[in-house]
Amino acid sequence: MKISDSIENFIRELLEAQTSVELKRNELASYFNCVPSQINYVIQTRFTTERGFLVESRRGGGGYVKITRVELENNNMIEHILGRLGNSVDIMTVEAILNSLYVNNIIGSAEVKIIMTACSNNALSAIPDGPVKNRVRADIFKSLLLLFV
Amino acid sequence: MKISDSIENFIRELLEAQTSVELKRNELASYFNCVPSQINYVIQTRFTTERGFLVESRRGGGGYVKITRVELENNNMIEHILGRLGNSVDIMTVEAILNSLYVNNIIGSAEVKIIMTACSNNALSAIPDGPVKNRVRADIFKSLLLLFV
DNA sequence: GGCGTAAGGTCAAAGAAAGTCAAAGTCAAA
DNA sequence: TTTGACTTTGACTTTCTTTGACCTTACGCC
Repeated sequence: MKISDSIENFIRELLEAQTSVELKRNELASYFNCVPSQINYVIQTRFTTERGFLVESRRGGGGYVKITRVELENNNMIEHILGRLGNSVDIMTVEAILNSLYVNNIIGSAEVKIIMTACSNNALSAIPDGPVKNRVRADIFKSLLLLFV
Repeated sequence: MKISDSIENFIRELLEAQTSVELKRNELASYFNCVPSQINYVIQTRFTTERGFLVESRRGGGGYVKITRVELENNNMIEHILGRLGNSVDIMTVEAILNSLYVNNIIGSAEVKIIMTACSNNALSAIPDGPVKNRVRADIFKSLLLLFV
């Protein structure tokens, strides 16, 4: 019921061992019993620049999809993230970014929790559905990240 | 007994064993033979931050509603504040409350800074002036205070 | 070069869940 | 008997996922 999440995890695990992976879109799709375009969906929603990934690909015979985890020097990792962030962000992206800050020991679990909470849909529930919500989320997120630079 | 009360009890019982539960809104609704939105009603009226609960959810395929319980200890100053706070608060009140929590050694200066930042007019500048801004501020403030109980 | 085939890419529709809002119902207290 | 707080309901909305038809690009061979 959440194939996309499984695919995401699968790729993330591959990326733990190496800094970049080369995938065959069709093979991966048939491994997960889904249509190939679902792989694109996962890549577009989960392996974005904002979250610190770089994607390259090639069509035709011998084609591939290559996903690279962008390595940053720890010192200005937050600055890099702030630079990549647009003025709108969804909660899943916030979560993914916080997770990567956490595994890199840039911020602790208490801080992750605080920032997640401040950015959560629940905390922002009084804002009517629409683009404003993700703008406010981005503002809060960026303001808080700035405290950790 | 009212259906809403039964649903509340059901969830409370689940939360006795664990500190958080993940529900399927539609499943729960059909289990109680009610419309799905009644689940929202129960959550909005019974599992509030004032009462020590945090709620997260996700829509779409594989969606869920997750409720987390925070232990409220009696005589806790934060609990008292949560009980007093309305659903709207201005930044000066936030500041005053944080100050009194700080001088009473309930939270540290780093936390004060984080909470102030998350509640600041700057972080909320995308919300047009009006009642919504102070409601959002209150929601964020209460959610964050809950983390320090 | 032109063609066949083997990739991957795009986009929009359909499906799956949860959220919102306001009308209608209940019921006790004034 | 009216009022008002609380509850129930359901039509409509928003968000996220899955699927499939069609498009583009790259090889390799003739």
